[in-house]
Amino acid sequence: MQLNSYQPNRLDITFAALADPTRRAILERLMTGEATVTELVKPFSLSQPAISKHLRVLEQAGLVSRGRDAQKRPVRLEAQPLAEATVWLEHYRQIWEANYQRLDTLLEELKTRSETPTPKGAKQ
Amino acid sequence: MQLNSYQPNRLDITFAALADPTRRAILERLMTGEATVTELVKPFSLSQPAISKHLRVLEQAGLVSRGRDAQKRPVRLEAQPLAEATVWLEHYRQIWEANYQRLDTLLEELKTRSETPTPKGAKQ
DNA sequence: GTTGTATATTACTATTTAGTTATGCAACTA
DNA sequence: TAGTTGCATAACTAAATAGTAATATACAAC
Repeated sequence: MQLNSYQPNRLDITFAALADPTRRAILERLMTGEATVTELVKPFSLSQPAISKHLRVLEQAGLVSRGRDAQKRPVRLEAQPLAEATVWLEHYRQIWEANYQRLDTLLEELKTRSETPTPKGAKQ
Repeated sequence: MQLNSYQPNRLDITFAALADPTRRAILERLMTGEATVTELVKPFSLSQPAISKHLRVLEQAGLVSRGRDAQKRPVRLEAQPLAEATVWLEHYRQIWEANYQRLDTLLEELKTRSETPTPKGAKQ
């Protein structure tokens, strides 16, 4: 958005965070419970700072939160933004499906109607 | 992903497409039915090429498809990727909530158990 | 055939993103 | 106190993104 600096909202940030496969993998790992940064680094062929960066993105999206245990900074999942994103998706998907349904029945209606003598531009 | 060129998968592309507020607004508009490009440009203070670009992103994500009507290229919503994204979110959200629930009931259980004189690591 | 309308494409710019290596720092451990 | 562990931060680079203005194309209408 070049000039006119746009303030990204919650949904922007959540979806952007979810758009990266590494970050989704981190979330999946966290489904099984808390993890430290080094534990999260292990499964990936990425540097520790790279993972720390991803964690920052996830944290800013509110998708994870951090604790403190000596020099460790355990990461745990926070599900609320996932819930919000789901609500958005579900809402619009359902509206669409309702419309689709309506279109479907409309087409059905038109088809049966065309079986009776059709006026208009009918090539018949 | 710098070198080692990573092929973005469906979920990457879908979430990335949904991360932009303009694109979400376009999808919302399309919930009310098909629209031409110029119709989609109107509500925004963006140039026509900018909207065309957004449409390309949405199309590549499979979230919209295009028709043809003379020089117009009507855009309509396709809901399947929305469904897939919803499935992902719902899946992980539910796992998380299950864990959360389990932790909750576990804590509850521990609390009530501690009211009877239960010996330490007692399996009863 | 000229003009107008709807959209795509091109060429360019600024910003953001995802990665790297190197370094810093806090807290535990011997 | 010296070394080690766990993580963050800094400085940099390459690539992707979101926008622009200008131009091209394709069809319609006169």
